[in-house]
Amino acid sequence: MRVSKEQAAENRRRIVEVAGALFRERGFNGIGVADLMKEAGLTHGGFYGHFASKDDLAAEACAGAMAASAQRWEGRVVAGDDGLSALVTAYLTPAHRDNPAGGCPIAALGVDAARQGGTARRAFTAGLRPFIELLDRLVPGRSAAARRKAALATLSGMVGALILARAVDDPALSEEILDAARTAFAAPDADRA
Amino acid sequence: MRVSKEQAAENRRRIVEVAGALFRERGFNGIGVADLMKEAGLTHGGFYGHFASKDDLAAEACAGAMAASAQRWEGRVVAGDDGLSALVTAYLTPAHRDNPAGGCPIAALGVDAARQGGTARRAFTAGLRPFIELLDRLVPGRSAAARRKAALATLSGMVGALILARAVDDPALSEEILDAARTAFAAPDADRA
DNA sequence: ATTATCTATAGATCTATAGATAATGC
DNA sequence: ATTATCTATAGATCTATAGATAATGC
Repeated sequence: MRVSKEQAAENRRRIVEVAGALFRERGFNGIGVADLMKEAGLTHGGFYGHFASKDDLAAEACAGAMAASAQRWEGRVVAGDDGLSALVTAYLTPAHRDNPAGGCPIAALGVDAARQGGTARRAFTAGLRPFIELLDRLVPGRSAAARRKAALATLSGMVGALILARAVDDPALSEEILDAARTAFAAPDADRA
Repeated sequence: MRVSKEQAAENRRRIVEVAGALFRERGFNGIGVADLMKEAGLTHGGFYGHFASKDDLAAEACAGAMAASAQRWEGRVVAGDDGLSALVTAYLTPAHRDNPAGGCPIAALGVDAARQGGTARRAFTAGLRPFIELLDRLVPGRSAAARRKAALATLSGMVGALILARAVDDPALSEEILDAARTAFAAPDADRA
């Protein structure tokens, strides 16, 4: 039953990856350790060889999902000219709305992180900073202070719109929310903040 | 042990009220029926005389919290001149951030409603419309379509900012988020949308 | 007689641990 | 010999139900 050190490391990595997806989809309290391990192709009991507790995994999965998502943001920005517009437009799509497990962990885990507290909340906070800094470099604004404010407001708007678009039952309203947020946040008036 | 019809109705109302607060604070999966009933001053078994299931209560508690919150919004707007500014400023405060149980159910339950699906999600959607319509009457904009878009973007920004301000561990960053969103959404440029 | 609530419990699921197993790595 | 994983289980908690109790409402 024992596997190599490399395979064990790979198993651990896969547990964190699977947890990142399932926590985003169902919430920290919406999935148990047994189901999570089954999804990773391992048995329940094996979990505690890798992690001290479910809370431990929550923090690590949160950190991992945030880091991976921030990297995807960087990739999108480097690619094109109008970085902000490209980023916001790619973020506020029906495809992203319909894929919480593989999508933005800020929108999927923010409320859960606040409730969870402890190391998960700390990981969320640390993981959030690169997103803010990236937006800071993209938004227009006369002063550094104005750009910082615009970055925080833009991130709030993007995350809030995605959450609302996911929550509502009415497809037309959901599309409307995405569209309104694209208009407002993709090409903001430079004088706004 | 039996109580009057009036008392039973009052007990039911209190269960919904307590559930509204505890669901907002801990999430739909973060509190059980037994603890909920204890908080309402009743025993676990009594629950199923009032509701068919926990899902049933989730939908009713969501609807109730949304309706009560929308009424508070109306009250704030009628009071002052610059309705939008007053509303946004009152929403994005440390006091509101630190009181999810008594605060905005959109920010507290939106992610949960999306995951829960079914009647809870339906109740959330129905309960959301009055907020949108209220903002529609307050935001500036040249056309009805522009105002509608501005209303949806403003609501997204408010909700997203409150969620982020709650999630982060760093008090300074949390205040910064609230401040940035107040600046961006309380007095938006009329040309924005 | 009806019924709102209570006590007690069934059966499922949850986190976490103990001890066995078997393959790796010295 | 060490250790990654497995099986099995403890003990807590979860939703939901059954049946008893006692006060209301006819």
